[in-house]
Amino acid sequence: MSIRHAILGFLSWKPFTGYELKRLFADSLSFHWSGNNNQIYGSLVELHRSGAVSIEVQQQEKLPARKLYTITEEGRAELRAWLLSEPELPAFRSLAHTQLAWAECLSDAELDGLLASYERKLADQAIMCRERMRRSLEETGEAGYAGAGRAEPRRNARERLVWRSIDESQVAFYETELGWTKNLRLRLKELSDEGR
Amino acid sequence: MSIRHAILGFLSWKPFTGYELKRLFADSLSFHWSGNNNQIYGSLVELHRSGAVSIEVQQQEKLPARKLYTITEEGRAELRAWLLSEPELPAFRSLAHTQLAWAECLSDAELDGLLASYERKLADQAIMCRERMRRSLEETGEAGYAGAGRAEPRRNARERLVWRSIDESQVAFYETELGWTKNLRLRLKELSDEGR
DNA sequence: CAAAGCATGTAAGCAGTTACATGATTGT
DNA sequence: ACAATCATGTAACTGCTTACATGCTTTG
Repeated sequence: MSIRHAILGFLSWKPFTGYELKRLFADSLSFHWSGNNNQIYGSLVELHRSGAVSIEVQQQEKLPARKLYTITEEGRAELRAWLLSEPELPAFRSLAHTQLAWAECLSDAELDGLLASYERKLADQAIMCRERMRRSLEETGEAGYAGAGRAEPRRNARERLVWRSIDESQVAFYETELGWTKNLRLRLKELSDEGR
Repeated sequence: MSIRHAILGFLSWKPFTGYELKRLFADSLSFHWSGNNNQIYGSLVELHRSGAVSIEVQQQEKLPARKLYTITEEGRAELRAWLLSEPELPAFRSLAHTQLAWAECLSDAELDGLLASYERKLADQAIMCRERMRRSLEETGEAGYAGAGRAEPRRNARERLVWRSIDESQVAFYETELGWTKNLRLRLKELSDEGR
């Protein structure tokens, strides 16, 4: 579970419950985990079993007990070790590219329809990301940019720069792919005009 | 299994054995499947069970029997239906970004080391991709560009354009991320120089 | 003689997903 | 009255991965 390290990361800020962690993942732009229950609650059990976190159970009158997880020294050591480990190559996957690859089975119009549909999705996504970033900036003010969806105040300029860059690279990704799609449509159109 | 459709795609060119399909996936730049046995052979069994492919067993004297898979009309219909279905958003995942997100646990030097290591990996990967594309061009000649690692001759200008664009977007992805990394290193350096 | 290629397959496991299950509280 | 928020957890599944298992042939 690679989400294990991301959870330790959040807990390095301050203690959280599973529910809160779930929110943090769901609200974030750049963490690719959906924050589903199985992963969060399962990882927390595992983290506790291996001594990376401690639990404080807070009984509540009517609601289920909150379990507040706090990172331990072992947990911090594990997090640091991971941060210092060799980074992996990033991955770019587009099933739409795979569809495109077999475009010979489609007519010019059908192929352009597929691309148009991809283009629309990308444009929507790019706008949504930009909007979320904008709102995040508004909430906290430029100097306090926390990263889209993450409410914890960033502690210094270095961290703000890093989080902001990460979010920007995410938006840039969609925008680059959008540009690529537009360009391909254009070039395909030129080609079919030539052939006439 | 989304690889199912990619296999149908290859079989739409001509019949292949499992072994050959495995090669096609392993050699390709832009298909993200590793082409491991379990997936290929498993999918082929499944495709046959559902009537999308037919099998011709060719006994060989010393080697194990070759099973040559041919796409059926049902298979072609399934492929076309998938090609016309709504494309999904592409995905960009970088665990390195997650490492970066918790950079507060690292010193300036350690953070720069992480970025330097990421940068090197990306540069190597970009060079490797470019090289593979170049070799693929050499083999087949500009006009016949088949897509890196895929030996089937492309049938017309439209398909060549699409395949080439797909490979280029893959390389551009690594190069964009490389540029992003360099830029972030630079901006972090400026920041730490300011603070002095 | 070792490595790579040809050719099939299986076992075990990891990471991630959706959907289900329960149930009180607060806001529209 | 309905939806959203708080709060925990489980079941079943998909997609993909590495490694194992067998065994012959060709190339360096």
